[in-house]
Formats: sequence, structure tokens, C-alpha cells
Amino acid sequence: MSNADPKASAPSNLAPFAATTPLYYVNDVPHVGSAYTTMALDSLCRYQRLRGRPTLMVTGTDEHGQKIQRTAEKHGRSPQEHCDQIVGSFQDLWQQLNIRYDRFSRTTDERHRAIVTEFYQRVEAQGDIYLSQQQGFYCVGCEEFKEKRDLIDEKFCPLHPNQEAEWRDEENYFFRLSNYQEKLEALYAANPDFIQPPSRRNEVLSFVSQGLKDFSISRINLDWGFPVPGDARHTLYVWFDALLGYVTALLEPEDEPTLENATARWFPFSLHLIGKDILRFHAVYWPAMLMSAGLPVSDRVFGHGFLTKDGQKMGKSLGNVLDPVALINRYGSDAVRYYFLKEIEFGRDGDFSEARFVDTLNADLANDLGNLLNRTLGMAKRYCDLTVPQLSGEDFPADHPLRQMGDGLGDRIAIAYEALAFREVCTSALSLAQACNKFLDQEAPWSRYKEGNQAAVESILYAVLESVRQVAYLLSPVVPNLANAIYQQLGYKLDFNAVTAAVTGGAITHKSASLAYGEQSQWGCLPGGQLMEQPSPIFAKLELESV
RNA sequence: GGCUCAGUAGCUCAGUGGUAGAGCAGGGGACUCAUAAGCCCUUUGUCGCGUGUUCAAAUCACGCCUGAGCCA
Repeated sequence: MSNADPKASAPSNLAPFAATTPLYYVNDVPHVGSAYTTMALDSLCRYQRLRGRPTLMVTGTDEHGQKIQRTAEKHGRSPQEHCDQIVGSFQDLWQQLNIRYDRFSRTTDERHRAIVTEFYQRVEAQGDIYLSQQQGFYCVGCEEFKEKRDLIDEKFCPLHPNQEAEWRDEENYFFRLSNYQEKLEALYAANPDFIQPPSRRNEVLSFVSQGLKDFSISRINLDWGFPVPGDARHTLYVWFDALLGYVTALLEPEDEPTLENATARWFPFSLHLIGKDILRFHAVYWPAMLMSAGLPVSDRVFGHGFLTKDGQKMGKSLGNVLDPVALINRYGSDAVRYYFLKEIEFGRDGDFSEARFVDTLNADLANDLGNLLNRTLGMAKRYCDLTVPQLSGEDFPADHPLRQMGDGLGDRIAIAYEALAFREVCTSALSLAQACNKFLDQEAPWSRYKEGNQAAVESILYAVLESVRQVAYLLSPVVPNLANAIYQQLGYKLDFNAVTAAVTGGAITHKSASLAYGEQSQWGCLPGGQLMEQPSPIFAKLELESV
């Protein structure tokens, strides 16, 4: 169980896992969509750490561009002041949501400038950058040129109907994306899982097959950003800058900011988790940029769906924006995490309805799981002196109804986590809790006790307590605080929020051998004789209120 | 304008050729260890519309309608 030398039990053969959320644009305070991406990646990274895989979760903010500059001006602040303030609201939200990120990458970081400059020079040396003229209507909201026919009344971008597109006729630097069409197509063919889910992959394939045009990577008349190396009249385009924020994040605090250092330990990325709206940047532009710089591309890009509220698209104009902070304050981080990961098929669009939110949490966490622990602990108190019966998994036959379900559950759920199938993770785990409730009614330990059959009582209670433990363990990446509460009542002194598995200076440190997946995901490891705590509800029923 | 996906019980969805399913919500019952919880039983469906292929279609083909998306 607990090894004298933690390193000895660390699975050093597991490849590092570096994964990113987008670097969120700090035009405004975080919305629930950003929270959705971040909680999903946090859950996946927590799972990877339980596996003992060295894990680096990267999130952060994209802070450059004309839109930011103008928003700051509107509020009478300098761009940097504006960014610092918004960044604080992101970091606060991640804390409230119990997100354990390892790196927070800001594109205004001085070290980022060095990485961007070096990367640009590599791409330039490769011959993939040239100067040309670009004319057209420019939407500051998108930070993109638009075709006239795409504008409403020839003035307004459909995505930003409140601000008029501006006519620009300017010299820009371009990236030769057209050089990479065949290489990208070869990449997609050789790695069918590079873009997920498959529907998004098809979109990208059809986009690329129509031919790739070079895209401009600089803007003039813009101060808020990094200058183009060698031509300070130009400022680098926000996306070129922002994507590289992932790479900068890989630097250790003491590293000199060079590409060599940044790519030494964690590179290439295992996963970029994004919303479907920015798929093209991650699945087309970004791998082409990396190829141009002579760097390996990421393993996987997963574009998840969008959230609606009560079936309607959220928007300021509709006044139906769901505020993540208010939601967490009312219901708690575990409830919010569980709802979004369990109730929405990851990858597809999903809806938030408060009635459904309350129903789901009460049914799953308060009734099926929470009450199960509570009723079982109550009996353990009455019949077993709050001590885990002196049994272990081996004392139960393989066809015992609960053992049978628990055996292999850890492996099945591992597969679901790897596939980002959070809904399946939750429903598979919950099904064991539901089976426990049925089992208790069938076996009726209260009746066995009255009959004086203590051995039967202990066998029944052990099997249920152990199953609850297994469910809590397997759900811990999704609902870490709830898992902690369950483990604590079962008598453990372990903290799911303190699990680490990281690469530091090339060496792997794994401080959580006692919570290792190989052991704890299996049915039957609850130690007999362990003194448990007084029963106390771990998840209070929610009441419907309007957020 | 081209292409893709979706439309199945009040809600969320599974089912992809052979007599319509799950969870939640609703209704009834027995029990009592428990957060009035859990357990058992249970109502509801022209499977978007139409035509066709077939002994047989929610499932295949074609057309249409609605919604979402990608591209132009």
C-alpha cells in the first residue's frame, strides 16, 4: 500500500501528459463556456494524476489585440490594467471551481515575447512568411478580415452586429499555409484521432480539401501586441501569438525563455481541449505552424459542443447569460462539475436547465450515492461499532452481485476517461451505487441483525461500504470534494485535492501512491478493522431557486 | 448556393430491417437501515412529414419541413 520510497512505486513508464484549455480572451469576465472547458480538462488531468502519469494542465489568457485595447479604452484603463483585472476574475473562478491547473499562461508575459520572436524567426527562416497587400472589411470583434458578402447590410459582421466592420487596405505579413495542405492531409490520414469528435474531424477535412489560403499574421495601426521581429511597424496577429502561449507555458520558472527549453520536457502536447468555434485554429493553423518551425504536432484536438440555457442560445442581448460564479455560490463546485460532465454528452451541444440540474443532483448524488453511504454508515454504527468488518475483497465469491459489478469497473471507466466520455464515467459509477441500494433491500441487514446473524450483517455492510468507496474513487476526478467527504467518513486520511504526479527537472515525483489507480480503482481494497466516522450527510439535497 | 448532423415518452437520450427502450419527472404499493431516502409495480409514444423498396421500415432510398453547424 504505502511504499517507503514513493519513486519506487511510481509508474515511470507512463509518458508525460500535457494538456491545454484555450487561453481565454480577456475581453470580458469568464462565461460558463470557459468554465465548462476548464472543468472538463481538470477532471481529465485529475484522472491522469491518479494513474500516476506526469501531468501538466495548462490554462491561461490571451490578452493582446485591438478588441482588448478598445475595451480597455472604453473603461478608461490601460490595456495592461484591464487585462490584470479580468485575469483576476478568471483565477478566482478557477479556484471556486476547484481547478488544479499547473500553469497559467498569459500572453503579456515578457517571457512569451521571447518565445514568439524565436518561433517567428524559425518560420521566417523556413521561407513561410512573406509581405503582401490585404484589402477588405475588418471585424475587430473577430480580429479577422471578412468578405463583403458575409456582412449584414455591407457593414456588420454576423457575429458582432453591434460594431461596424472597418475598411482596411494594408500591408500584412502572411504565413504560407498553402504549403502545408498535403502535409496536413497526411497528418489527418495517419492519425484518425487527431481531431475529435468525428463530426468535427469531417468538418476540418472538408475545409482543408477545398484548398488552404495563406493567412495574414500581422496587423498595422495596432499597438497592443508584440512587434513583428525585424519590422516594428507591424504587430503580430493575436492567434499567432495566442497559440504559442501554450508553448511558453511549458517553461519551468527558472528556465531561460527559449524554444529548446520550452520543448524539453512536456512537448509535444497530448491534448488541446477547446470549444468547437476555434477548431480551425487548432486543427489546421496550429499544426501547420508547428511543422513550419520543425516541431512535432500535438496528439489530439478535441472540440466540445456549446451550451444553451433552457434550449436557447445564451447571449447578452437575450439577457439569459448563465453566470458561473452565481451558480457555484448557490450550489457548490461539485454540483456544477457533476451536472455539466454527467448530463451532457461530451462533444455535443448541451442544455442547462435549472430544474434538470436540481433533479439530477438530487437523484444521483443526494439520493443514490449520498443516502446510500448515510444509511450504510448508520447500520455500521449500530451493528458494527463504526468499524469496517474484518473482511477483504477475496472473502467474496466472484459472482457476488456487488463484487461482480465492481470487478472490471475501474478498467471500463479508465477507457471512458481516456475517451473523454465523462457521461459514461458517471453513469457507470452510479450504476454500482444503484445496485447497492437494491442489494441492501434484498439482503435486509436490519432483519439479519434481528435474527442474530452477525456474519451476514458484516458481509453485507462490507460489500456496500467497499462499493461506495470504489464509486467515490472513480468519480473523484469529477467531484473531488465529495470523494474526499466519502473517504473521510470511511476512515481514510487521504486528500484527492493533493494528488500530484509531475516531472520536475526530468525526474518523476508521485506523492500519492496510496491513491494509485492500480489499487484503488479495484473492488475489495477497503481495509477491515478501519474505524469510520459518524454518519453525516455528504451531499445536501438542493432546492430549486432561480440563478 | 453546396455539404454535414439532428428531429423517438413531459425532459435528456439509446435503439440503425423482424411485435417500440433507459434514466429523470408523474402515479400506485410493500418495507424501515437512511437525506420522506431506497425498493417493487406502473401511465404516456401517428419513432418530424410524405412517397417508395421489402414478406417486414424508427431502422434502407428519394423528396419535403424544422433546428444546429461547416463551407462559399
